Amino acid sequence: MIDIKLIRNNLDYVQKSLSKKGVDPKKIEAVFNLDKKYRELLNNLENKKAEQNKVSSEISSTENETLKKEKISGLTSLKAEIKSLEEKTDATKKELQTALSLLPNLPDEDALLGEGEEDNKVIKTYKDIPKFDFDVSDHIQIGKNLDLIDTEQAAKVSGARFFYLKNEAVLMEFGLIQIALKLLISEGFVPIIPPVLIKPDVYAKMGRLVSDEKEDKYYIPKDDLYLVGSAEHTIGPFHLEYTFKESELPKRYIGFSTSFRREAGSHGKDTKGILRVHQFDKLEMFSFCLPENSKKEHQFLLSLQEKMMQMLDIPYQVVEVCTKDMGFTDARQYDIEAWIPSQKKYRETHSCSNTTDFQARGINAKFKDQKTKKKEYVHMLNATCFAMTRILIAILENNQKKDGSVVVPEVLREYVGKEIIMPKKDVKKE
RNA sequence: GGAGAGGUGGCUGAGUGGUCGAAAGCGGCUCACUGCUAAUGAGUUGUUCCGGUAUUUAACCGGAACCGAGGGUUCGAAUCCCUCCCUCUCCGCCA
Repeated sequence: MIDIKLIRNNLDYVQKSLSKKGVDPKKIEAVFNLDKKYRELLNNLENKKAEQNKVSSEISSTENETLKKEKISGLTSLKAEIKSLEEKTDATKKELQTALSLLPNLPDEDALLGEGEEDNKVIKTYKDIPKFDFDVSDHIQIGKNLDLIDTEQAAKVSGARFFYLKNEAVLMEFGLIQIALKLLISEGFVPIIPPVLIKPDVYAKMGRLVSDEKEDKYYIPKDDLYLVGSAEHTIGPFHLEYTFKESELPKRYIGFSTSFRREAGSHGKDTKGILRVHQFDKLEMFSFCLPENSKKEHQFLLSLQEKMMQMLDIPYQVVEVCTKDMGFTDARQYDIEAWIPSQKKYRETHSCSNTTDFQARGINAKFKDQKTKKKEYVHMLNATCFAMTRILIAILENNQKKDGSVVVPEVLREYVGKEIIMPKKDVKKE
């Protein structure tokens, strides 16, 4: 959530800033006006309450019974007035909060300006695009031939966009978890496994229940709970209503959870295989840090993502995401895209976001400033470590050989127990 | 799921309708004293919001709200009533 005071005191600035994200300035002005109206009502209400409190305390110290009764009856009408005014004030407050919660985070001053995905900028490329002297297979084919992925059976059991992962693919996933944990624990990250169900109000506080995003979430009405789309969603609120000591920061987590996405609105897109699925496992990095350090922290998380991609030796590019393409909660965002040989293009496997104080204000995560002794909001950042399905696709496709086998990346060999995964004899390459 | 107990300030823990924002203790902070990583004494010590004054200062004054959450009763609620959530104990079930 944006700081209402920022809109109150710098309407122009917020309008200019959010127009970079495509927000209509009128929406911000509407919030400004609602805030003004709310504060007027609130002032009025509080004055009336003050009067009520004053007379009430007089009543308690009055011995004279008739005088007492007089004062009590005098308050009856005020009471009704307060009630109706309170209703008006509450309604306006709610309206204000709703309107405010629909505004995305302000983009960083240095964020890349752009109108959409096409304006995102490649800022770095790792490794040349690999050349294959044979017709490459896609991950679906490889998954079938090596008996690693089964989407057909999953479709019967759970529907489209589900999958079974088998054999070496499973070992690779657990291996990826091991190498990531090893590296990140050595960097001071705290391993964490969060809940995958989350209450609606907390989800909203994380800025993840805005209308269009909401549609992508699984919801369980009977228990009024959502399934998380990422470990991020429940790792953040681990520090709900929490005040950090300055010495605790930065506080970094490496979380593992299954992620659930309805993929509403993406029908017909990437329907084959496991690129876009309803359920997948993901390792996610999450940082809480001092405001002045969040830019540095953002780069740090990106550098770790790159480090792990390089450990796997997968060709990738780093993309700076432009203002109109970045996430609702983000001030600045990078994506890492891995080369997918079968599609002859880079596809997103990671994202890395600095949400500044936007989510922190929502969940009320603060720190106590040593110098001023005041509480300020921390900055919160999230970054993909490994989205298992997509990283597996990248590994399988980039390491395939002419004979249909797949070479296991060196760092994963001790976990997979072999250097190369051969096609199963009873499966023919189609 | 059944039966019972309970949720109060950083912590422990009083408080069952009227100066209770809340006793007491611990902790924290400030000062004094002690020549020593401490003892003692005195004082101080919650958060959020609104308004005003002041401003290179993150201060002061006034007000409102907060005793798990949300409603209700009342002139007035931490205290009474209702709903929900959570924690603990016992039983049942279960990985």
